[in-house]
Amino acid sequence: MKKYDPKKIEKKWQEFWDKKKINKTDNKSDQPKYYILDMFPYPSGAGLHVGHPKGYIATDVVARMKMMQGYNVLHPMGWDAFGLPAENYAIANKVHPKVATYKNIATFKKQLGKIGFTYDWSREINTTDPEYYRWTQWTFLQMFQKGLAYESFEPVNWCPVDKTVLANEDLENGCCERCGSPVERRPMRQWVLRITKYADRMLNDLDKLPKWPEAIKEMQRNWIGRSEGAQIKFPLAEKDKFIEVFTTRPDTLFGVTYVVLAPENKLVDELKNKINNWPEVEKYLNEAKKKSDLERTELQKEKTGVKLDGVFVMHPITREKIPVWIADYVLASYGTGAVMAVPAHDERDYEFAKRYNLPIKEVIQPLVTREKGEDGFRRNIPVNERHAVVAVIKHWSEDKYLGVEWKKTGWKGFVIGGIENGEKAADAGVREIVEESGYKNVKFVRPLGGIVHAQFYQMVKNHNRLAHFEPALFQLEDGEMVETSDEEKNLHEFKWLKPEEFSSYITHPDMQIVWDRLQGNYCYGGNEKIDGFSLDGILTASSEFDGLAIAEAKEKIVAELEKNHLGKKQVNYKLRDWVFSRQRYWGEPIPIIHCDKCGVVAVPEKDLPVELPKVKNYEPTGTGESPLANIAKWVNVECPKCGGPAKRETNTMPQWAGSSWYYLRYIDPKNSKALVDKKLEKYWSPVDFYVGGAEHATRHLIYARFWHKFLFDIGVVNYEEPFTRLQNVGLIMAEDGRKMSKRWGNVINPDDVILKFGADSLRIYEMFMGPFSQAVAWSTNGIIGARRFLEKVWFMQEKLADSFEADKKLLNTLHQTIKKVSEDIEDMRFNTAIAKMMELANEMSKAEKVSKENFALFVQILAPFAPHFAEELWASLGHKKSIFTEAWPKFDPKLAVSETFTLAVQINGKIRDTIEVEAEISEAGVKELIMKSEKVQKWLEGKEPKKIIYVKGKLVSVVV
RNA sequence: GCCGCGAUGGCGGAAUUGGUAGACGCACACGACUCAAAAUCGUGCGGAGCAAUCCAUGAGAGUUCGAUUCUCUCUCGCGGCACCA
Repeated sequence: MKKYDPKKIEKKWQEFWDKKKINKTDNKSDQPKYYILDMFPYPSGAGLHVGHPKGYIATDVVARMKMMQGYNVLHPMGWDAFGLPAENYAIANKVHPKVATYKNIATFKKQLGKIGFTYDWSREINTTDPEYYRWTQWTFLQMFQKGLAYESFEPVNWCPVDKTVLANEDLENGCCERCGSPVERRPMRQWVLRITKYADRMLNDLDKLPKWPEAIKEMQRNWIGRSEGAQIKFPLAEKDKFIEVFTTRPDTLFGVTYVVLAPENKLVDELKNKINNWPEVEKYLNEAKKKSDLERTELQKEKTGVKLDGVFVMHPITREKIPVWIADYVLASYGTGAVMAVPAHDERDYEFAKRYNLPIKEVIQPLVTREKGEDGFRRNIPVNERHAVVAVIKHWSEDKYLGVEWKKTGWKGFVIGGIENGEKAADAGVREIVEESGYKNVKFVRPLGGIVHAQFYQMVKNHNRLAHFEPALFQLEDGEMVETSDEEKNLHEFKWLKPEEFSSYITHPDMQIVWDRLQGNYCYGGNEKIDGFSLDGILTASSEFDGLAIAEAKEKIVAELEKNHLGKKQVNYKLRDWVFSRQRYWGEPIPIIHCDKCGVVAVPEKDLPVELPKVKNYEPTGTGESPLANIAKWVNVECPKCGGPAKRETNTMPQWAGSSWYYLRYIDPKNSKALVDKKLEKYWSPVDFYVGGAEHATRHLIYARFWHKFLFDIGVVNYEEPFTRLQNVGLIMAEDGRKMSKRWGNVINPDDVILKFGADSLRIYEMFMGPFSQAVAWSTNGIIGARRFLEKVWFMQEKLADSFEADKKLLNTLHQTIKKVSEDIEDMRFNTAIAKMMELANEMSKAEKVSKENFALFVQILAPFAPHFAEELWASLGHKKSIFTEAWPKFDPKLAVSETFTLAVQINGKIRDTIEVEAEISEAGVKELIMKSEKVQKWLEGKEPKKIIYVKGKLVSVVV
């Protein structure tokens, strides 16, 4: 028996697959198609580390199984090769980025080749190839013609180190995702894609993607951040001039006590000559401008702002005068860049109002409904209304408050007492405190805000109660008490609690609101659900809208505004339009020409691609122009419209451009007439399975879905969603638990692993490490197990025998394994698939001889994981053709079921015995059998079983 | 702060309509082979106990004949978002 020598075997079979074109994908087939895709890599100078191939191995395993199952499989690979690292390398080393990029690609390709993938390299694509980016530019022009690509002059994120503009998606905590420096806000001309026009479709279509991870969809929903509300106009003194605000809470309109503009809001400048304190305002504007986004968010605890002295708006309904402020807690980029401030019902406005002593006007009284539990509000039974005082009682000498627990219900809160007709809350409080608690010398201190409503089911009286609580603070003068009735004593339990203990003592949110007021917090948002309760509100101090609940008030108030053309319903998104230009060299040139006479003109389609010219210096200019601006020969062109002198756009596209549609180009990579041929697109689309890192959830996967929907709208593709099924790969961490990085010196190169253990061991190990989507640390020890497993299978060749009746148990395991491996590969549970094959190997290697047929079946299901290894064994079994042209084994359901099983016997829920029994044993048989067991008799202690529960094929439980 | 996910031996992990917790692999210990070592093979391997047995799936409670699995509360860890009005 020759040794298992992966080095020899792997090279041999890789060459064989090449020669026999095993991996070549035909565009025509009678078989069903299966398109499985990896997120293509950025070919960095560092080469691959062992983390990169994890996802590729997984798709390769699936691809190989699907091939064997009779699918026409498309499994391509390419390069996302534009981007900053290559450019920065070029700047440092004076090498053209193209040269460095192609060198890196060669390295990557060589490394990938060693792992034995099924990639069809005749379909390789490269986003930096002019024949590829011709179509990236072409799509941009289509967007431009549809008004989806436009020039904007708004302030944008500027990275001072990389000297380029960045999209929101390129930021991490207000810092450049690449270099980590804080970004500045700079008003600059730039190209922007109107992705917000697709926001609703992108949001709604997430529901059509059942095979995407729920977490990713949720991230996208949050990123899109749809919110429904109203746009409301607050008239300025000047006729037909307004401050327009966006709000999700038009119901709080009567609570507006001031209006705030973002410092960047253009109105500030327009109002300049009306502002009496301009120097002060200007100073604030300058300070705000200097602050980076990071500083702005870091300083979020302390809100700042300046009043625009002399400027007022009119309330759109009451016509009252309302002061106007500027403050940088209002974002210029969201909504209208202005808000109506309602300090009584918005945390941020509340904070600001407190700091600057602005009026706080309550217009929503809390309404707490108990939804769950015994005191849950019952629908359709009568409601009984009642006024009551909620008495917060302070200790006579210590800093403690009196907590009350209702013994029957477990409610914890304050002393509550009914207010009789004509009685004042203060008097009712004093009376109730004495009655309930016995404390005799009570003094009313002050009310704690307005009414809090609560609805719940009153168990004792058997009706719904709508309570109108009037919270108030009382103080005991001393500890003197009167005797309370026995009845009262049995109702409550009293406890003196420190303020910090009180919050967790309280069981109901209505009482929490009262407690918060004592702490000085009078802000109430409402419209929430918290476990078992729903928080709503009832309008007050809102003229004819008084008494309405929040939802109804929103409708009615917006309707009222609409009558006067001062407001309308409005939907806003957190998602911003996609800032699409970069002031750098190594990207697709934006195919636009600027003509003095004709303005912004599209490069005619026949002139595409607009190729990147050679430059001497790749250094970014820092002026907002790319290095391309310095090449007069390239920049100066004739206007395609009028023939006059014109200049090319010098900004380039972001790295995300090319990756937004690359999966389409694999279908038809060499087409010079179209982005993709329609027939081929129809055959291969959509991508059936897409595997890659979760870090792309709100970038690549948002952009690609947008790009695809646009291509759908212009008829290039025939499906609305590009990726039917999505799966995330978990990172492979270094052995020290950190990320693999040059910086830490903990990078493991797959080449070294392959040299020592072989590619098949690497493949098996990476699939065996743990659940596929979970991050795991690399373990060099761990890979030994994979190699040992292969060795074990290898040496089984020594005991192969021709047909004979194999052991039933072994056959049983074999067919169970075929079943499990097939299912597990489909569901990306590679680790358990391999574990099961290891069990099979352990069992088989213990047998004296193994039949060739059974061994062949094993080799076939192992083949997707260890393809070179399997081919070698397959050939030594006497086969001439590749194992991957063979049909995937089917398990025999009869053989997959065993004849006996181990019956577990429980007595009172604890396992007391196990008995090996026939699979088809009857329930009566089981009961009879277990009574014979000594152990059962011992635990029964002579008693009769109360109940016997039999779970077929598993266990029997005896209750004594 | 908000949203999502997770916590099981020395380690990676397994266990789905709630039914024998720790499959499989690594590490470790002992034995066989060997002059010796490596490799390989065999045995053991959650904790306590001589044993019967008891305890154990982040902590606490609940439902159940039976809970790693379901419900509630809490702690810790990871990921995302973060003044979005």
